[in-house]
Amino acid sequence: MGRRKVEIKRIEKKSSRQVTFSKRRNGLIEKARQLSILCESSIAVLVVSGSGKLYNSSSGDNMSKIIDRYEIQHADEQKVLDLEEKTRNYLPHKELLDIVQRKLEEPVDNLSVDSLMSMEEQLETALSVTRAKKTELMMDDLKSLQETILMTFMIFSKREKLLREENQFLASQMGMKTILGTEGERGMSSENCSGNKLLETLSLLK
Amino acid sequence: MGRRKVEIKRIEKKSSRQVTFSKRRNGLIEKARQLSILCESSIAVLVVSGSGKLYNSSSGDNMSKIIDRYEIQHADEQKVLDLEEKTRNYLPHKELLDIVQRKLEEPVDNLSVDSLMSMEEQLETALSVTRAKKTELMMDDLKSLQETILMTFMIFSKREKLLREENQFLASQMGMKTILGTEGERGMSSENCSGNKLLETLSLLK
DNA sequence: AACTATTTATAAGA
DNA sequence: TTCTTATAAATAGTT
Repeated sequence: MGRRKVEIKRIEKKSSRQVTFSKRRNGLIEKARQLSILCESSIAVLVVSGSGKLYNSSSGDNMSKIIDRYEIQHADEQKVLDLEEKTRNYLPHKELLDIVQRKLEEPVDNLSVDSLMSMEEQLETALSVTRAKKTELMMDDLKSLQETILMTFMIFSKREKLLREENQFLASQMGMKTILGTEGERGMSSENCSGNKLLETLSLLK
Repeated sequence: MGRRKVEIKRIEKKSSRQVTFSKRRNGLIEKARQLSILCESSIAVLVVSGSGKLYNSSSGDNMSKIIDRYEIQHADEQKVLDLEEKTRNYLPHKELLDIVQRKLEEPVDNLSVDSLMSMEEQLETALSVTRAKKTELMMDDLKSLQETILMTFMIFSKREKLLREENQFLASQMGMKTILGTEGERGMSSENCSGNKLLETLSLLK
């Protein structure tokens, strides 16, 4: 319905595509409005442009109500349809867990303090990158992260146990007590614990 | 676009309304499809008839993804609406951070393997509680978790360093090499430096 | 469900 | 971007 017939396929020229997008998007939303009124129905239209911008309209009921209606209807179905996406989301975290697992299986002397420090540094970088971003994350990400925390605790506690055991062994060979072992008096005072300041800073940021 | 112009107002005659609903609904969905293809965009159309029947179509991405996109955009509005639930979700993570903080301030010899195990157990419980929930979580929660990971690494690496130092000290006193010490030739080569991958993964988390 | 007279949407041009 | 207008497309009323 224009000067000439157009084939329904991607418009290559960006400017034309943009103009058409704007015109047809308005047309679509107007059609939705009309249908809603003419036939007493509720209609939601969600349009995500190629560049990711979202346009939406709802008529009849409000958007949330219409979406709720959809989600109720598709509660089960959705699980199946989203499977692919879920898998896609899961992979990076699975990778993370794999890495952690590999670490766990590595001989303990492969993990030097230096490499831990470097890892720490990298995590700090990752954290600041993360902070800068404003995107939100879904529940699956959360789950994976919690798993990561758990794994981290497990790895470290396992490695720490080995170190403590070696300490105890060495100490017993020398007939002395361990300094930092389970018996020691000299704990980490809060003042020489430089991590504290960072921790405070980190919690304040939240 | 028919035999005569129609006013946009509820069609009183039920049979006509039903016919129009069907025709225009199809038209609307076809328009959505075309727009999606012509302009490389993702479009969701949800139609709830007067009698409550649901019709929907999505083009480009699948319905869930488009709805997710909407819900992310409207997270702020939703935050206000869901405040109560959000608070409920947030608390456990704050608690987790608090535990970590308290641990850090503890003298190091108070941190036995047993207490780590118990912490692990607690984390497992927290994880299963979280799994049971189907709600989604926002960025703030993610940040807290990432901070928790970072903090965990820091705490452990610091404590590990102390243990290694003691090991070295003990070993040197005995004129022997450490078993698990830092001297190993098998340091973290760039190929087995999984920290890098970890970093990549974390940045991917956005 | 088809048909078609008409209205409406919109592609291309200004 | 906005307006104009020729033409394609949608659809109201009819069969």
